[in-house]
Amino acid sequence: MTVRKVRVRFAPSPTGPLHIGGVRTALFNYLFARRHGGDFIIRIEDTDSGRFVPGAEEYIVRALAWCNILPNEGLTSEGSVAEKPDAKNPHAPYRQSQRKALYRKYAEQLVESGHAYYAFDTPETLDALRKEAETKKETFIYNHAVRTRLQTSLVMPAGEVAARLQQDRHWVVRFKMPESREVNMHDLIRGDVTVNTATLDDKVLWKAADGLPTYHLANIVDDHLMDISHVIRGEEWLPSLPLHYLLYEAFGWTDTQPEFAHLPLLLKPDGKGKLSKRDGDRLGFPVFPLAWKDPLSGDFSRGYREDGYFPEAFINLLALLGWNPGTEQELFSLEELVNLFGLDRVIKSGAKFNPDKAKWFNQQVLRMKSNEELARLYQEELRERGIVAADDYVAQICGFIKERATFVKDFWDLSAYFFEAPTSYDEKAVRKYWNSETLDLMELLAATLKSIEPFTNENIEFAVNKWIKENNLNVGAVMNAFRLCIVGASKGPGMFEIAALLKKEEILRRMNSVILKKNHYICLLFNKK
RNA sequence: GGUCCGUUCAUCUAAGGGUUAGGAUACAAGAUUUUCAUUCUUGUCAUAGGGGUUCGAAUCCCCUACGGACUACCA
Repeated sequence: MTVRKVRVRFAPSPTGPLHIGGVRTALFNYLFARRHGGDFIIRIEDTDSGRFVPGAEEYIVRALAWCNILPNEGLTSEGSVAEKPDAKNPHAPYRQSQRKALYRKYAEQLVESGHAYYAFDTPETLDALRKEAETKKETFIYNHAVRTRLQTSLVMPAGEVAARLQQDRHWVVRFKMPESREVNMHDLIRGDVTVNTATLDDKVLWKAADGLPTYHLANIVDDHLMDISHVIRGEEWLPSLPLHYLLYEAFGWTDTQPEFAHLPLLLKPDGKGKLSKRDGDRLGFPVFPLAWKDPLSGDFSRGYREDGYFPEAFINLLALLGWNPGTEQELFSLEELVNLFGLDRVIKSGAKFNPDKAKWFNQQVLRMKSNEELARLYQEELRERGIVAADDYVAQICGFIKERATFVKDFWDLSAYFFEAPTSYDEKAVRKYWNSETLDLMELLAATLKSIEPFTNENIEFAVNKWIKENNLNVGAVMNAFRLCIVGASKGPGMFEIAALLKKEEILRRMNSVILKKNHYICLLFNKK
């Protein structure tokens, strides 16, 4: 085996936002490159001018940057791309539209070597042929059986071909697929695959109408020119692998032909088929890393980032869709993934996407974050709510609630009472923990609390427990009612911790508001009973 | 229709011929707790079907079924 530098590329088409399947493909390429000390390149395959969507390219780069999937060549995370080759970008440009001039000669090279030919059929002619075949319940295939009957350079006199190339703006270069040949291919994930060319068609490689190549030509030419060593892409490309093999052969590039790995598809969580944008809307989970507003239709799609996912969690769950390290470890940092990743452990079968597990990953990542980091994130929301709070106060709160949350956006519901006195009280909890004697009990508790100095977690715990014991009270009855006064609901961390953090003055204020007003509980209690 | 790829609990998956088929999510029950959550324990649940090969098959081969991708002058 010759030692060849690993160079992989992620080559999206800017026809819309990148969905999670695309992100996973990018991730696997990235991990593979870094695992082998190679290059990870982003190349934009924008050879279909008709499907160009403004903002899509920028979206792709931003989405990958959010995931920390950073290319070391090609489109950078800043979104800029070299127009000409330089030291950092030796294979520039990286947008196929900017490489336009380059492809024609490769197409013509194939015509000259007899591997391709010019075809002059109009789209109308082809449509008519397709319809005709359809009525006969057949499938129209543009191949050896029909190409000699159509308008091609294969059957025209050289002079006419030259003339048509001059006048006609709609000719194309088609690959001359061998009539019947076994093509033996190798896939790093699927092993050996053999296909007979008899079932394949003469694919268009280059179009005169816009002067651009189709995917197949551009892809092979650029992978060759960019010295790509491994092509890691979605399974939907497997059927065109024979064509790609044949193209490498026709160009005489088989010695540097990259190795191929076709990744399994991401499927719908329910039912059948591959995951699509609509599934997210239908089942209530994002299929895109970042939210996206379609500039043409105005349609809005939510994103993982906006839904509150951490990029680490998002990457973690994607990595485990179709790959595993063979151990029972499920939580990984990006660096750990880099060290463990290998194509040999990529699964062959498609994976149904499971939104439930996505939440679990986020929960795990969230609780591994430091209180300070969470506080910084939570402060953003607090500011929006017009709440000013000290960082260390918020950090302590984060410490109390982080095991109860899945997202930072859950924090407010879990901790609003640290910032505002409750204005309503959970009905069920009142019914369960409040009775006609509770009010008197709370008055006594308030008196006990008032005498505690300093008002620390330990002191409160000691004093309250002592008071409970001396008066032979029921711990649950006292604590749950106390919680109701302070929190307004039956939830949250230990009451002594809450009390210490909220400080004596605020605790007494909340208790007094209940004791003096009496209304909330009394009404609820007696009306509902 | 044709070609190719695939098929282990509901879901993600482990098990490179010999295990009571393992883990995780979800779900359920119990324990712990001043509440909620956490945590812990436990439970339900799978080799698509049929043939071979073999002492022995989830694993190798064949057939069937099912699923998926592709079948554009899209990528």
